[in-house]
Amino acid sequence: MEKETTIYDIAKLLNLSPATVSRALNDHPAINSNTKRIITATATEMGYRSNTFASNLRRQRTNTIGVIVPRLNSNFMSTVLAGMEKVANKSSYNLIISQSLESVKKEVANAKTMFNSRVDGLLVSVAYDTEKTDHFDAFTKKGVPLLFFDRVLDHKQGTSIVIDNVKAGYEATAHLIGQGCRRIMHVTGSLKRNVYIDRLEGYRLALLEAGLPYEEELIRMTDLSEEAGIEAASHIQSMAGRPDGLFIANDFCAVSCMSALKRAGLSIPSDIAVVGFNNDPVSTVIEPNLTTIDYPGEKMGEVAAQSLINHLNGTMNIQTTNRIVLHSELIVRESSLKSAIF
Amino acid sequence: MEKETTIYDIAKLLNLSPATVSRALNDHPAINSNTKRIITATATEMGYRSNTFASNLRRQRTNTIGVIVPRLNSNFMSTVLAGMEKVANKSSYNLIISQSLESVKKEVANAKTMFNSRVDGLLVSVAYDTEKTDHFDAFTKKGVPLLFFDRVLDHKQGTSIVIDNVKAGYEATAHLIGQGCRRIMHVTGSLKRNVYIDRLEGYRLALLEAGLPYEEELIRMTDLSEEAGIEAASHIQSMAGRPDGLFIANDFCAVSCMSALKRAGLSIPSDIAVVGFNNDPVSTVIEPNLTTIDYPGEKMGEVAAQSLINHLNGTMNIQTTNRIVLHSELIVRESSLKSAIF
DNA sequence: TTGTAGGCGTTATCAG
DNA sequence: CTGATAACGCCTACAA
Repeated sequence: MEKETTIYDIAKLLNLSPATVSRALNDHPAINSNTKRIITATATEMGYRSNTFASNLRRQRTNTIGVIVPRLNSNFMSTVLAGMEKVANKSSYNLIISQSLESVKKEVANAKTMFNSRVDGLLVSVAYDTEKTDHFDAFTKKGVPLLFFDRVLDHKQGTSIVIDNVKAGYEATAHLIGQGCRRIMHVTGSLKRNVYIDRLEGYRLALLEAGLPYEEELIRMTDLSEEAGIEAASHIQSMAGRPDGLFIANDFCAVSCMSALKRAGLSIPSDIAVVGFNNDPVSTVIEPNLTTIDYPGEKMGEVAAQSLINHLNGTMNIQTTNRIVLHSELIVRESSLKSAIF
Repeated sequence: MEKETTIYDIAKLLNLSPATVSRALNDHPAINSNTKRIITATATEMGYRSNTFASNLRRQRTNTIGVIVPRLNSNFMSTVLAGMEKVANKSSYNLIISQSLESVKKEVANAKTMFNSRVDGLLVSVAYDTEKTDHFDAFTKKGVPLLFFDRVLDHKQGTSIVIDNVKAGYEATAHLIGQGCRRIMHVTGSLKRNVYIDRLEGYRLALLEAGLPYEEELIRMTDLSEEAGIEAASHIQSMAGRPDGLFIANDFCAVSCMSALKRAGLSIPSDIAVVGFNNDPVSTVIEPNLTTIDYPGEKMGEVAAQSLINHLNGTMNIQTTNRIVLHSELIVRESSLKSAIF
């Protein structure tokens, strides 16, 4: 375990002052380009690596971005994170990632940790049951930029990156109606979350436009888990007026529901047409392939990280833009095609 | 943007020395418990948060663990990461995560960044084509513990966490043989990686034991992507002596291959029995459900992180244990059951 | 273009 | 049990 070389060591060796070395290493304009060359050369030769803490301590910034997500291990989220990592890495920012596991309590704890780690900025997608935004106030109070993505909150100072969930929900439902469905069930998540309430709103609008009634009993709030899909399926079987269309706000749940319906002898789409959400890889594995909304996860991660970084570098002000909407799209597959026009 | 409170502010207010405040805040045993109480109370009241950099600078450690993975957005990896995050969070370590995107070049760059970030330890699963281990030498030279998981390297000082891939490969193959398969094709990844070469070895052993010939033409090295599965399927159809069994080293690839085979009119398992690897959620979506090897991703992440942390805390020495093997298990489903004994 | 000097906030050592 | 003091390594006024 050798000792670390510091700018002092380099300075001593070259008979220069540490200040000059520091400046040279940071490519300061006021340093003779020749001295610069010599300094950087000996620096690498001596195996010098800049001490981030000393630098951070001095500069009061960390080059670190905090990320809080509900879960790491969902296809969507890991794709988002992949996008963020790409961008952050390119701009030499580090990512500190933590998961709330869908619990506000843990989200609050995570926020606190991030705060103490003094992240330069924070990217958040909130948990299932988060309602208040207090735990993020500390950040805005200290001027740490806050950016919500996908599951966003109405925070006075937070910018958000989303897709148009109303439109997506509308398209999904309108498509089912276009296929002749008249009783469409909607399986969704917590209506505290924009993503779900907005999709529901889109659903409602589509029904309204088509002159179809909005019935409470056709709306199921669940946690959109695998089990929820199975339960939804058995509920459907027990219903008096069985729905002929099904719009589930998450592919993974939709797929488990479809499997259960098929096991129960229903045929898709003829008995019941199904549309999911996310364009998860499983949607092309299930048979019939699942119609869904394509959701730009990686792009969302990239945009979120890039916006934050631009803001931090002063290239762009996030506080002025307070909402960025990404494009999403209905992808029609067999699970919803009643009219067999291929 | 208010000014930060420091231990000096607290000290001044309470007429104590900063040293005492520091000790109290760190729960030092030699401090009067009453003084401690008062100090912590006013600290929270003043909105004090410890400055990690100052602390790190002083202590020469970061409480940060670096993680380098091939990709963030695979079901397996994100599950591993979820496990790591849980453990790290509990022990108040931060995780800095980066992905190599299966390229050595990026892996080297990531390692460098991690090194400069002065992570306390490093968890690595190597890229598709990594061969040399030089880029990790800097860590061991500085005494930074290095732990490989899943895709490991033979590094003199690195500990590794794996499953017994030989055994798993053996079981998968032996199971197919037990179902009456006599020509078993094996689709695998880069043989530079322990996970794939070991599974191949297991495959070989099972054939050997059953007195079946090992044929080069039945081995396909691919990148195990979705496309690779489709190509494998079309290759199978073009073969003179069509295989009656198929062992694919990755569920995702296996599933796409199965779909393609089915589209081509082959029936599974009667024409060809299939076994995958990973127990990915898709394995229970595809029809018939895919027989696979259950692979403890979350556990692997937990064990990896915990071992590293224990080592860092001096609770356990990683250098002495240089290999931890987790349990894996064959899960039999319909894709491989030729004999219909359910 | 380069050097001097002070401080960022903590903690470890030594002394009381 | 508490205090004084000196680092940790870097950056930046200010001075030369």
